Amino acid sequence: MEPAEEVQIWAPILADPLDWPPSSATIPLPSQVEECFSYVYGVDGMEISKFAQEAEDDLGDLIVKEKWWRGLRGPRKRRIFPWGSGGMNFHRRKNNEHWTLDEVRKLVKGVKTYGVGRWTMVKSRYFSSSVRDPSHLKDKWRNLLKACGVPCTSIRKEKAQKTMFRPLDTELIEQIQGLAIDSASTSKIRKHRGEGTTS
DNA sequence: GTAGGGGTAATC
DNA sequence: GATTACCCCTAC
Repeated sequence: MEPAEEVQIWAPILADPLDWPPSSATIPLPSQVEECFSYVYGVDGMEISKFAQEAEDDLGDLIVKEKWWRGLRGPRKRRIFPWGSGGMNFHRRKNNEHWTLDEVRKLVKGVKTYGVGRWTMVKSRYFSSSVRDPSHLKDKWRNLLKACGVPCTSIRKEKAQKTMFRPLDTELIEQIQGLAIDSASTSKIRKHRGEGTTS
């Protein structure tokens, strides 16, 4: 695990969404690094020490590259005009948040439990207090399939993929791919039986 | 009412 | 040009 990689992973999380691109790159405190590691990898402080290559390695001493934010996707900013734009077709967007790793995990768990297409059930079980509605779950699943299932064929595409906030871990990608294959076969069976999607 | 698919804006 | 999140339309 390259230290520079880690910087690229947690740096956007530490960034102030209202200060993007950041006016200055700051070296976070070890406690902040620890907090971000536990957030990204779901590990506690004890396990974090395993990431250090040598005993003297201090995660807080990671060197932040100048303008490290270049090439990374910043928080989404959408211009919302109170008077609207584009005439009658303008609509306010309720939510502009990027999906967190935790949300993706919950989505995968939901699909695992209820199957692809049962978005209302996934919503009520795992996203009851979230702003994500069933269509958001559907859209995110579509994006995940696209992101996980399409092999990288060009340098440009590979570059673009690297700009994603937090790369998914291999286990999660395998789960998504597995569930996609399962859903394809079960939908065939459902169609054969004459069943529709219910919620 | 719900899900699928297309379209679009924002971001790089 | 590609990706992502959101919205709209349509079919069931």
